[in-house]
Amino acid sequence: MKRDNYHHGDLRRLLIETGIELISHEGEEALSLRKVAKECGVSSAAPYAHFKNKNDFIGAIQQHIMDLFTSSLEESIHKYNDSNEILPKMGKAYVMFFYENPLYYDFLFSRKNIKIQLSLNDTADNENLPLEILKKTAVRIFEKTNMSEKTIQNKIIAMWALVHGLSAILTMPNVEYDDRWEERIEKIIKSISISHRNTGDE
Amino acid sequence: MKRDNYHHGDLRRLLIETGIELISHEGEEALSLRKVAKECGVSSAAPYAHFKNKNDFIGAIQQHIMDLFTSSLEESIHKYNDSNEILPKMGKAYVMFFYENPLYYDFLFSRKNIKIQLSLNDTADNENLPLEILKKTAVRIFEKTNMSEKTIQNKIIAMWALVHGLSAILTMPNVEYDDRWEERIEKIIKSISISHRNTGDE
DNA sequence: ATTCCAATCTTGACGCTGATAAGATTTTGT
DNA sequence: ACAAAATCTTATCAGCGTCAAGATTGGAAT
Repeated sequence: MKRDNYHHGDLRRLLIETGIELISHEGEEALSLRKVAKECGVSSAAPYAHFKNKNDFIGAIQQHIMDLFTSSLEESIHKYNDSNEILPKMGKAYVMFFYENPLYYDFLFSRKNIKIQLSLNDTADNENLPLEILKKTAVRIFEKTNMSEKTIQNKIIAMWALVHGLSAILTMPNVEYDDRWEERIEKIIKSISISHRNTGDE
Repeated sequence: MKRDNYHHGDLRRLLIETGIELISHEGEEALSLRKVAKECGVSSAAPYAHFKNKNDFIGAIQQHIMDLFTSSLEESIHKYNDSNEILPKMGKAYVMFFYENPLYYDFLFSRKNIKIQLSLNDTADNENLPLEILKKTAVRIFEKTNMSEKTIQNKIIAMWALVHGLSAILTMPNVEYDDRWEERIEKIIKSISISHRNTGDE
């Protein structure tokens, strides 16, 4: 991590990468600006040229990880054409992303930083948020049925809550994971996304 | 917060209470041993007579809040005798506990401390953990049906994931809460706990 | 009652942290 | 080529968790 120039050239990116490295190996607790700076071969105050403060830095990392997460979800859409399979597979992708990198879950959803928000509202600048992808996909599938809009909305929320909750549970320490989970996840998700009864509002 | 004695008499309890006060008002971020100590009118090192370190202190607070949570769940059992209503009401109690005190959710499930664990395993010393209460109640209700043990287990996990996920979602900042949520929560939970199809393993 | 021990609390210190100010160095725009 | 802006360093600050050493106290044993 040496450099010959006074200016680094690409410090911002390097800081973020080093930060993610640290988080995915030792957790958010271990993340300190000074440590990251030293690891990048730069003085303690250098990061402040690229980030307003630590929270801003964390926000940038969250954004980066959130992009990874979003990509993972979108990939699962293109992979499966059968509309009966898309939602369960997507839900599985949701859960698996965090299972494969448990520290990401804690980091992404620890409420220290308010830059990245999952929201139920329709807002214009939310295009690539996980919930929006899930929403769009679900609506596209459900609107072929004769369910009311309210019912569809409830189903989407239920689905989101389910996969999010599964992610939380599976990333808890001491929850041992075995292969049964893989099919279990799909089956549980299908039980919500397929059954057309008992979710209605009318 | 004055005292005339050198010995405080009940410092441990006071520290915990002050810590909870701080967390529920300003969040875990704002919690520092020194601040709590000063608030209690005691020196910075005094807490170390009662707690091994900060993590130990946090663990004690988590235990305390977890007890509140558990009590809230158990209360919902005694309140409703209709077995068709117990699970939805209990799920609602699960979610409402955290809705009414959003900072508790972050604090209870931030993985900094490993003392309090929700676990899927059956262990002897887990009697009063939320999942155990949920499990026992669910098994008691489901065993009247003709569902297989595996199916029942899947339903319990789905239910837990659902209410946990709903708690996570509803405690997110910028998710505005209105009265519709109250019935929505129950309906969504019922859609899992009542429908006997599409969850099976065979 | 006196003695002694263990629990409790204080003082003072250490290294780490986030943050800022002041100044040095380099790049960029004109 | 020169000025302005961006980038980085050094020095410094207060706050943090933690520990060691010592003071104070309450209670148990004698």
